[in-house]
Amino acid sequence: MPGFGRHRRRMMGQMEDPRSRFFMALASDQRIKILEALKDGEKSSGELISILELDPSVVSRHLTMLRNVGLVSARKEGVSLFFSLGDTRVLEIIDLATKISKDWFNRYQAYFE
Amino acid sequence: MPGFGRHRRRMMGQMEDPRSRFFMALASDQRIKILEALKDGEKSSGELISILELDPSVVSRHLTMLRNVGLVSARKEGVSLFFSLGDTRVLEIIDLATKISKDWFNRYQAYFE
DNA sequence: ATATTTATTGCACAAATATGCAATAATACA
DNA sequence: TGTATTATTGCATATTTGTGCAATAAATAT
Repeated sequence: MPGFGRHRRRMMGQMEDPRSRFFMALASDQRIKILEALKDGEKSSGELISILELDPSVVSRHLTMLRNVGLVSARKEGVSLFFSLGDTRVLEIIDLATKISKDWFNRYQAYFE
Repeated sequence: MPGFGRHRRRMMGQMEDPRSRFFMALASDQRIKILEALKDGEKSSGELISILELDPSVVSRHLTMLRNVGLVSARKEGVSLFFSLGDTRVLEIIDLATKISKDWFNRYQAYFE
């Protein structure tokens, strides 16, 4: 009975490291779109729903996820919410990720030229 | 038949943006452990398997995912592989993520003091 | 009080991910 | 040759995430 035994199947990746959750919040086209939309300043839920073209409940959940890791903050005004970046350092992270991805693509692409 | 009334059910998050894949590669305790282990220099698969305490096949898949986004590079020596960081800028990203998470936790924690 | 508008939650289902085991491939060595 | 070691792939299964619809909550206006 090698490893962990027949019935001791291991659980999935635990996400105990807060940074895993942090990166998970960024691992989504939709959530990156939200953050890039907020670069230009505060946006209402309605505007974000129009940008993403998703059900309001889905956008609400994406925003909750971003708020849970401190990437987005919200301001209440009547029934409505207005969102903005919770930490602008995320823009540096996205910028670095863009550069690394671009450089990697260029190196990779070179094999086909 | 809920979900098929008028609109076709939407597919899951698309991951068309290469940066989503990039962040997905970072969204894992195990893969962050790998990257932090490689900070100190090249490591063999065996060493990484010992660190993660996972099946060799699982570690191989984590490494493949990191290689696919350019975060890890590999050197072959006989039957063995030796891995190192593919782009050290990832250390800046992890450092920023650590700081943002830490600051957010401190602000959040303040509500309970 | 009722109606309206906006946000969230409960639920079901589709899709993606993580893991382990077994089988296979690839390389080195006796 | 054949054997041993390491890496990857194929498959099954558990877990997690993404999505939409319906119901509910919360705040405002009439």
